[in-house]
Amino acid sequence: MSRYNHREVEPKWRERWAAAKIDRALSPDEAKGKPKAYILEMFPYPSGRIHVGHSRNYTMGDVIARFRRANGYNVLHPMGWDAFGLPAENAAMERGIHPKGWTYDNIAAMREQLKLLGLAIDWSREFATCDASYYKHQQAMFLAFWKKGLVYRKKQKVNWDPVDNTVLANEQVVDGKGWRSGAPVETRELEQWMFRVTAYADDLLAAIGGLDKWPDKVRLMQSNWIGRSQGARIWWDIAIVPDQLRAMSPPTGQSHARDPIEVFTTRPDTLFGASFLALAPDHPLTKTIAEFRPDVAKFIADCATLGTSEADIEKAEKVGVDLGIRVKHPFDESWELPVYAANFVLSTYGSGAIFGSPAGDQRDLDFANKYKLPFKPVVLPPGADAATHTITTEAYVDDGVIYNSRFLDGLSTRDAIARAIDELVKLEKGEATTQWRLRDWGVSRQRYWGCPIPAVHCAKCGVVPVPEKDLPIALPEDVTFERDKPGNPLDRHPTWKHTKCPACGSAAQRETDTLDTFVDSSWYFARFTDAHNETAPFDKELASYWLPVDQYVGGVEHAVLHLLYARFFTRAMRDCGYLELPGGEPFASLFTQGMVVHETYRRKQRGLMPSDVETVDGHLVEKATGFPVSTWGQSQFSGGSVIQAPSTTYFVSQAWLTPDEVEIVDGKAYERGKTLDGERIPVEIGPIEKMSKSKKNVVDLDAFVTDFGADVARWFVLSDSPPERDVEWTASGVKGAWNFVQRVWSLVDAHVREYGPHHPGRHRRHRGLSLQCRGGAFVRTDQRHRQTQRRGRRLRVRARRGFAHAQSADRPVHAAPGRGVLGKPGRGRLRRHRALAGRRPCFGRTQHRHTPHPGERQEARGNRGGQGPAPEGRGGRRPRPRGCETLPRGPKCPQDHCRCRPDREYRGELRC
RNA sequence: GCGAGCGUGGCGAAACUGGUAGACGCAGCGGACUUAAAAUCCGUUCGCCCUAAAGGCGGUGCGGGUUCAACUCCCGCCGCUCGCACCA
Repeated sequence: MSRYNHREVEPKWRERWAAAKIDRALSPDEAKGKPKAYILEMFPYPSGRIHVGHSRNYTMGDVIARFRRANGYNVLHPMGWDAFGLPAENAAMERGIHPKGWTYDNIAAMREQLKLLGLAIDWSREFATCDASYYKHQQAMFLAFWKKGLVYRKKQKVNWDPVDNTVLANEQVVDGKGWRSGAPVETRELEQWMFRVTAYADDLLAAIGGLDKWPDKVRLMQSNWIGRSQGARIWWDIAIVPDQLRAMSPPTGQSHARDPIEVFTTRPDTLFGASFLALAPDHPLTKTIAEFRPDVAKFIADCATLGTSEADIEKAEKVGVDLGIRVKHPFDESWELPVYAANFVLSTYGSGAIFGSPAGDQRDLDFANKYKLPFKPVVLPPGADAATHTITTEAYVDDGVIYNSRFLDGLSTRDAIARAIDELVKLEKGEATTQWRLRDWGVSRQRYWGCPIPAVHCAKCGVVPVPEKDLPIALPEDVTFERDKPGNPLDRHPTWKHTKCPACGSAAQRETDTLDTFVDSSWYFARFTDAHNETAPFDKELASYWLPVDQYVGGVEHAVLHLLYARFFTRAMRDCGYLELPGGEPFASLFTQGMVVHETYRRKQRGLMPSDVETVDGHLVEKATGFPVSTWGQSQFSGGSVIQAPSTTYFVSQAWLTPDEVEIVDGKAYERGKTLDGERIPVEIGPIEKMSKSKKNVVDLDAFVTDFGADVARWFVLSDSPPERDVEWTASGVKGAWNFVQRVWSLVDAHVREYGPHHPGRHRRHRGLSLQCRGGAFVRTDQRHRQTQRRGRRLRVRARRGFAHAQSADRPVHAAPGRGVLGKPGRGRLRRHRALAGRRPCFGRTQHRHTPHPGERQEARGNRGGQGPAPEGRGGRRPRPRGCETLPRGPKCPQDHCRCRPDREYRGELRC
């Protein structure tokens, strides 16, 4: 019997598949009515090399793509590269190479690695987002969006790293500090390019309801992110104003300093419980007042320095400052309320101002208690007594009956909201409105390695779009990256940014900001439908044929941003005439897969004697092991006193080790092949984490495929855990996958030896598995496999979303190795058989308390004796006493003490 | 703080509408084959007690409840993971 030799078999089939171009997606004409299936995994960033952790994502998509094709679909399964981004610039800075070279080198290496995995990918459609042939169309689309009013410029607060001189994304700010420079991040107001995502807020939210093949979790996260709240906008007239303000010019956005203050609320029913107004620290009116009130100015400054880090917000006390303004209550001209600036009011939500209704909101209550502001409860909880109900330190935020509220008294919360809004409209003091948490998308990045924004700044004409015929605006390649010259290399390029104004022809400057790389990934799935189109981003017909993506596979980390942006883009593209896509949804079905995780290994820090250290090639290393050695300065101080003699301290510093550098003996980790004084050197085993370069807990794909083959890698990452959960890469797991692959080979090999390669209809049994040769492929035909399939179907019905949905035909959801096929009966099954044979009561340990149904007892007795084969009882289908063999579940039998369950479509007729 | 999810052997896990908990796989253990190892094959694997053979008891994070019957439903805790985070 032969053994499976992946080194022979895998290259052979890779070559055959490539030569036969079996992975090529057919054009709609060629497809001749075949249904289409667009299978896509989130495309990778070319960071370097592929490790086995990456492979899970692509293998899942691959399985679905192959399955679809085998079922007669016209499959599109492409691959590309999300190739713009910061790491390329960092690599350039650290190693003095060009981002372009670094990126394309990585792409070449990773492409070869992916090919080793034997993925069924249509490589003819490959592209990278940093190809000018790609971003040229992106620039054209940007112009189209601009024309359509979906692009605009706005001064916006940004995270600014004062050391690197660049804007940082929110994710790049860690504990209020720049992730790379470590410098405290400042907020700056910068003119930013914006995408008007909010134009589609309503649709983006409503359409989530139709995404029934998306995980609930992702749908929920998107809903929360869009964050719709309904309520009212209320204008509060100013009653008293400080004299200084009277004389000043009006704040931004207002025609007059005494214009009413606009407030957003979801609870206009609590208006009669109002006790103050509060403005955000950076509300225009607060800023205006700060000009003559030093205490307010200081308050604003304090809020700006604090506040950013999340832990701070948790601890921060609610503080504020009285602005000296009084406003009139909309329902009562004579009722005046104070106006504060308060640190807990967000300038970015609503109008940046609130009215405080302390009894109904915890924050307002904390604030009112701190500043001794009077308030009264206006919502009576169900069952509470109006005479005794009081609020002291805990607000009542739920619904109830309104009281203490004049014309709203006695109404429910719901009715009172409607009534209050009616009244506000009548008085012209307010109106119903919808507020969104979603904000427009700032896409400017002060970076080199990104798509240039096709705009020109002209002194006379202002900001002018670049004419479409001048596209692409290509990135210049002769740029410098130096640590000591921070900022955007495009900005300091000697010639690139100087140009002529397309409108008036006078000297002008190019926009040097580039687009956020999320823009690149917001339409790549559409480009794959027509990847080499030179005149348009893609052909409208082709895109309409292929889109939406039938199955999208990727990590949850993109649950909000990427997926939301892509949903925005398809709508914007549709409205700009690029594409027809009913519903506007790019991804019909989404699956978020689990990560591949691995133990981490850490070399511990260890002090050394000077005699243990030597210098090799100018680097200090430990003599015995060759480990790099670090030093500490000449002395150490503690509280001003020298605690250590001034001498150099040598030590081996803490370092992450790759699994290759570690050997495991009896559950303990040691440095592989290294000893110190004849002893193995212990290594600390760290937490199990997602495979990543930084923690070095990666298993390189090349080496693994050489040793074990792609099949083992693919089988392992799919079978060890359910696809949506993390899978831990372990030696024993690899061994299991290896054994399984060998078993399948030996079975098929034996079959082929006996019958030859093509013997349709022939069966062969092996370890409980039977195979049938059908049309050159082997199909499992054994009974147990069919049960597994049934189970898969049940699981699909239950898990109505996600991966289960992807495999809408007959496949087990959880591809456990040999599930139900290669094994042998366990004890549970034997026990079950014994029970069925009547040697053991059916209901186990509960039988002594069990009151049997009349028909049941007879049947159990009749079964006694243990003769003959047991009925097929595997797979959880419980044997049931004959008398009740109609459906055991469903509505309860109305007859007293009967434990049977009538048919689900119960028609008033008992079956027992 | 709010929201979502989860908690079952040495490990990955299964258990449908409440109906024999631990299917299936991995690792392990015992055996066969072998000079030996690997591979393969056979057996075994939740814990405890008992037995000649049977068998019995306990067990799904903890404490209650509903039910003839609870991993499953309800109430209250504990723990973990993820998301949002002063959103008015």
